[in-house]
Amino acid sequence: MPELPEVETIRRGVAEHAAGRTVAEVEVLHPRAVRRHVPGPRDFEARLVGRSVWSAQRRGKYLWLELGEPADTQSTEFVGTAGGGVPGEALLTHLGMSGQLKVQPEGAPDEKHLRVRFRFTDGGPQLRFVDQRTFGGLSLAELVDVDGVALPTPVAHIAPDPVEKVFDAEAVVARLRSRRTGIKRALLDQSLISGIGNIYADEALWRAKLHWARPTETLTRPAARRLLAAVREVLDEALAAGGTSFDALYVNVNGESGYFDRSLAVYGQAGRPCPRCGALVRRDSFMNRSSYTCPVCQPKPRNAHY
DNA sequence: CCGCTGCCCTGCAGGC
DNA sequence: TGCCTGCAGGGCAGCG
Repeated sequence: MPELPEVETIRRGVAEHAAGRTVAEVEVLHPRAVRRHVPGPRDFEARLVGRSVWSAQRRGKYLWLELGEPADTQSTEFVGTAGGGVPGEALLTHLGMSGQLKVQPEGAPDEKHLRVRFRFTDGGPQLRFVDQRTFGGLSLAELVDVDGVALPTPVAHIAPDPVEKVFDAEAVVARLRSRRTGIKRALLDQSLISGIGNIYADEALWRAKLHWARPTETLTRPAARRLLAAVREVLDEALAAGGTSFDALYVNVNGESGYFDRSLAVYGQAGRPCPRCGALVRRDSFMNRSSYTCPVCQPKPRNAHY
């Protein structure tokens, strides 16, 4: 799935292409894409028409567009995000495993897995939600204040991600060490720290020289800090490269691929040499998915926690 | 409360 | 060629 760097790349594109525009028409082509919008597809379509897009926001892997009130569409003045007080409404997006948000000119052929189309009053490019596996989806959600940050209700339980100002590394270190589970399971827990998925978990663990099954309670404070620093580092580097894409499924709003896959040390590199020591990268099955490690740099702990 | 399993979907690669 | 299995970057309900 798109992880934080890929979602942030998309967010920037959507902010550039959609902010300040007003929705003219919405077409839900597959009801499952809006299954989290309880009132249903027709309500989803109807309630978005006439709404203006104020901004594109993100926490972890969730992306949302702050919407203006229907009455605001008369105003030509672009209004930024309302810093405090007035709660608003947002178009919430999660890309799941295979979701894409694309900006496409009117007349571009429909993608095979086009699920939702947005047209705007300016007649310019459409915004399209394309999703092969339909694990992702869109919904309308109220914004609520959580520790000074306006979040859509379904995102209220998601922890800050490592690139947010409100991210508190020491608090995460403490919570991490109080868990009784494997370190990778904890890294993937979006209510502890958000934005990390299978790729960047493996890459950060490799950088920190930690095995995925290392019990969280045995992590020293400095080791936990090093791990979070490695997470931040790998996310920053991937973001600078425009994200990771192995194939056409992971692209920015213009359909362009990121290049971070060229920098992956272990993820997907089974049988190839560890860039640090040359030992052959191994693949383990874990949580019904894969984990990649260097057998020398990341030895399996004696008290491994699966 | 916490940790963990199973499941939601489609498509593709690889084995037979 | 086809059929089958396993796998893919996620998250959530529901269980103990």
